[in-house]
This record gives sequence, structure tokens and C-alpha cells, in this order.
Amino acid sequence: MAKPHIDPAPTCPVARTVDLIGDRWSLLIVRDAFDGVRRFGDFQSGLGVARSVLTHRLKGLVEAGILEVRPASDGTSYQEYVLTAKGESLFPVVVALRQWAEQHMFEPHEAHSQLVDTATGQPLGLMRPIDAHGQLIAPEQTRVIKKTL
Amino acid sequence: MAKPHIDPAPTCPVARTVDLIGDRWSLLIVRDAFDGVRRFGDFQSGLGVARSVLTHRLKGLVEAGILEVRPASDGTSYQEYVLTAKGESLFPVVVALRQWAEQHMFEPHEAHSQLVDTATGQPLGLMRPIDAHGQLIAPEQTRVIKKTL
DNA sequence: GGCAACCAGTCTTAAAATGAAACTTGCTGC
DNA sequence: GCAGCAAGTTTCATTTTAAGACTGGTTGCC
Repeated sequence: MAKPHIDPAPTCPVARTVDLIGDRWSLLIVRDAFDGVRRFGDFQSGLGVARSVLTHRLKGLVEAGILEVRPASDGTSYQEYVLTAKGESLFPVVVALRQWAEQHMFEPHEAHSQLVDTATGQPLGLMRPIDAHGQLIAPEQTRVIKKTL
Repeated sequence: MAKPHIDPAPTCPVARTVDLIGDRWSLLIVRDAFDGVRRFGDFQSGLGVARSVLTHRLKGLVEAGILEVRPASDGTSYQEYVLTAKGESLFPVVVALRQWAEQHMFEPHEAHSQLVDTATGQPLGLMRPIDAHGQLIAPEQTRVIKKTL
């Protein structure tokens, strides 16, 4: 793409996040990281992404503080990419995305992987937006206000 | 990007969703749609996206059943792009993304737009992954199982 | 009705990102 | 020591994207 001449620091949180992980690979890297993938080669073969692209994405995610590089835990002198606390906190995003897809992107008879509670083997509860008191809230009951400070 | 030679129908829900809305614009289009934007020109000027790209994205979102085209509500003979039920159900995804960004993508002093409950003016409650009984669940307490049918 | 302005795209072109695979270094295993 | 692996980097052809000119139908207004 040509150099996008857009706001480098949008005040909309959604826009800022999309700037960071709004590409074909970053979110899948994060998903794999939640699954325990840590090594360059494992991300590469698991995702089928070009090495050069993976290099850029990992670098971007590290710079963004979502992943961090650390020495390999298996004794070798290679390195690993591990989710930081900031990266771990993307869990709700990944779960929301997954739940939406499970409901809307598969035919009834179509097989798909599923995220379950390890303890019980049951799928997670549905994530739903709530108001300040924990009551379910619909899109029409919300609005975006300019800025906060 | 060169023609990505990847699985056209991955069994991972996250992957399938990323194939659909994992680009710099689709999610922002959906966000604007939640904000009431409906016309081609309004999406275009609001996002600053190239017209040709917007055309492709809108077409894709319509084909995916996230938006639908309908005659303009203002009496003109133009058309509008409106969220379908499937599109509306992306609300939790957008909210989760927004909440993550509000917490992690802004400096403490930095202004950002905010999503609030229209009735009370208060920000929404935090979305959190829960188990089948509504109890908070952490990433480490979950795992992905192959397929379901 | 006539005409300038507008809407929603399409077309063109140059810059940037991607995919694929070869190439490079520094480990590892034996 | 040496064959092979890990993690990148480089190269090159292809695909997208950005930016903006261009087009056909619609609207506003006199």
C-alpha cells in the first residue's frame, strides 16, 4: 500500500488498536501466543506466513509492548516471544472475536475449534457489553463522546 | 500483497474472522456504522480511506452479511449501508477492542473518545471472559480443542 | 427545463506490503 | 569438526493501497 497519509495518533481507541493489530497476521500471532507458541519457527510454520513478514510483525508487537523477547526456556541460546501483561490483556478481545465467529462464520454442520474451560471442559460463557451496574447494554443505548481528559 | 496461498476456510474461528475484517479499514467501517454512518461519502470522508478501497471493503462486508444495502432513508434515490443483525452482533468485539485500547494505548494525560451509556453518561462496565457459570476466567484456565461437530 | 454541484463509484498510476524462496549467520547435536 | 537447524535478511515478482482524475446519474435551484 502506498504510504497511508493518516492520523498517526487517532483519539479513537478502536482506530489506534487497528493501526497496531489490524492486519492479517498480528492477531493470529497473539492467538497462537495464547496457545503457548513462543518460537519464531513455530509461529512461521503454524501460520504459514512469510518469514520476512513475520519478522516485521513480531518486531512491531514487541515494540508495542504486547510481546517481549526473552531467552528460550528450553536451555538453548535462542530466544522466545512471550505475551506481556499488556498482551495477556488482549484475551477478552480474542475471546469476543472467537465467540462472534463461532456463531456467525460457521455453518451448523461445520467443524471448528473451540475454546473451553480446562477445568470443566465446557465452553466459556458469552461475553456481552454491560453498563456500569453490570446490566446488559445494546449498541443503541450507547454513544461515543468526543474526548476525555 | 501477493496472493496469499492460505487455507480458504480455516477451522479456527479467529482466523476466519481475521480473513474477513483483519485489515486496516473493515473494523473502522463497522465502528462508524455503529455510530450511525450510512452513506458512502460519509464513510469516505470520515475515514479518509481511498474511494476504491472503500468500494471493495463495503462490497466485502455486504457479501459477508455484516452490512446490507438499502434505499436511503432521506428520500433521495441513493443507497445506504446499514448493519445487519450479524453486523450488530459484532458490538462486543468492538467494545472489547475499545476497552483494551483505552487501558493500554493512551498515556494517562492523553485525551481519547469514550463510549458511554446514553442513559447515565457513564462508561460501560469492563468486558471479561467468564466460564459457563459466569465466573471470571483467565487465559491459563482455558484451552483450545481441535474441532466440534 | 437548464445547469452547476453533488454522490457514488471507476480508472490510472506510483508507492508500499506481501509471498515465496534463496541466502546468511550463528547454534546444536553427534 | 561437520552436517543440519534456527532465525532472520535479501531479492524479486505480484498484489494492495493511496491519491487523485474522471464518469454517469441525481439534486438543488433559478
